[in-house]
Amino acid sequence: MPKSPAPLYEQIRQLIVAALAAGEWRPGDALPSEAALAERFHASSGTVRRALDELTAEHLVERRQGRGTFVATHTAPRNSYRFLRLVADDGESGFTRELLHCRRARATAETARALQLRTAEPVIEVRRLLLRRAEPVVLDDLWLPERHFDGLNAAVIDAYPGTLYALFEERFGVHMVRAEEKLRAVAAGTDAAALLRVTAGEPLLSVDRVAYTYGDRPVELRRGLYHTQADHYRNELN
Amino acid sequence: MPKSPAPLYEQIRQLIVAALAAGEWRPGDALPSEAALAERFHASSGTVRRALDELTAEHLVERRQGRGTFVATHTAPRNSYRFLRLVADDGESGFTRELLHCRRARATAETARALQLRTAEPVIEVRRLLLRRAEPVVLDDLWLPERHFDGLNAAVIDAYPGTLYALFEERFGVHMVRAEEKLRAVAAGTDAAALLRVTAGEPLLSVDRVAYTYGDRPVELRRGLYHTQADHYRNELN
DNA sequence: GAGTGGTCTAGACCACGTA
DNA sequence: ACGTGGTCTAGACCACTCA
Repeated sequence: MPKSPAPLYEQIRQLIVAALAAGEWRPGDALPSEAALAERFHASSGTVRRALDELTAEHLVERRQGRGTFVATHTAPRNSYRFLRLVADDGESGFTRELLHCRRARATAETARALQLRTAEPVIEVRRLLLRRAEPVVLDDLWLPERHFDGLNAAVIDAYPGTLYALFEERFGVHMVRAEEKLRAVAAGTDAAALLRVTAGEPLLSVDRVAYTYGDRPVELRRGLYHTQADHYRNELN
Repeated sequence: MPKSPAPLYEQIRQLIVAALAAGEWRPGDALPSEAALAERFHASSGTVRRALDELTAEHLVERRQGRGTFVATHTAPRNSYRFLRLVADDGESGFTRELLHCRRARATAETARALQLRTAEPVIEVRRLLLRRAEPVVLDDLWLPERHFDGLNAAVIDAYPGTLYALFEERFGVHMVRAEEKLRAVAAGTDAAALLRVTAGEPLLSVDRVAYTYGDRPVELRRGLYHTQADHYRNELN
């Protein structure tokens, strides 16, 4: 409970986020100009600018001089694999994808907790591989609440040319804003070992991710196993 | 080569960083007020404020309303283990330390490249353990250019109550600003296994870090092995 | 040329910490 | 009471994009 009311730029920031969550502007769309937003929110353009600067830092919008302010989108080429920190030791960063399955399931207690669902609520379960130069390097398992991704199936995924997050955004209106990851070193189980073409027991980097959409609502649980023989997870600390 | 000159707030930011690097204000010290800096740099206070806001975002300074602007320091309690992302699964984040050795050595080709030294230049090599509830969870190996850390030895480290980065800052005037890490899953070798009390071959999280001081100058190479049985490496993606 | 965001200024007023 | 940073405003001018 804040003692004093939030500053005006913060209130405006929250109003814009609410409008984004409500779909008033879709990813890729232009927002109104600073001056128009200033009139709408009864504030000066400097205050609106401050709100938009915060949203830019959060990667919710992108501003381009002379063009306007646009809702950030995972469909932009510069945003593909935005949340995947795995890069080859030689710098290469492209992948090919191979879908293993996509099926309906029931949320386990753990999945339900992460996604703020009730246990046994319907979810969609996806398993896929990412390969670099025909070598599998990532085995991903995803769980998605079915109520946000109704109609998602293997055919839809296979037909889509971009990343999963671009697909979620374009077809289901779910834009991923941020994510939290927990990393561990684990020994490969027999099934993962076979799929990643390593021997069972070999060390793999386990990456548990919860991804959030507007308003900090969790909408994806993902468990990745990364083969870090010739790749590494790159991180910057500030 | 920038076509147009950098904006004034950026020039001022760089001048302040240069002053920090030159030691004009030491960690924990107060910087001059906005008004004083505005006069010094012949700019408006709004422009100086913008420069200081950027430095705040980079964690180079901290601003406190009513008090002033202060040079960030690793000796502040809230900054201890600022670059260590390992947390226990139950949330606990404290450690005890155990120094294993601290000795002079010569830079290997790899160390020299990371620290921008010549091969065989003198470095100081440190090995230590971090323990949680008497259980070892981190084995760290550090390499430091001797010319920045002359006089560092086991007695100095053992006598110091704070973190290594606080020690480096207080005793050697080297403030770590940011770091880059490369993470991998590896199998424990016999020596690491013994020190971390695991069986050889067990998966460990390998964390290679290069830490930088003001002006992006690399001053520490660190290789950590994390036992991620009851701990995980926490990361936020934006 | 019109419209957009980016920079820079000057100044008012508020909130906080110290004395 | 005073000095600090935090918020908010109004407006000038510049840089870029597109028709």
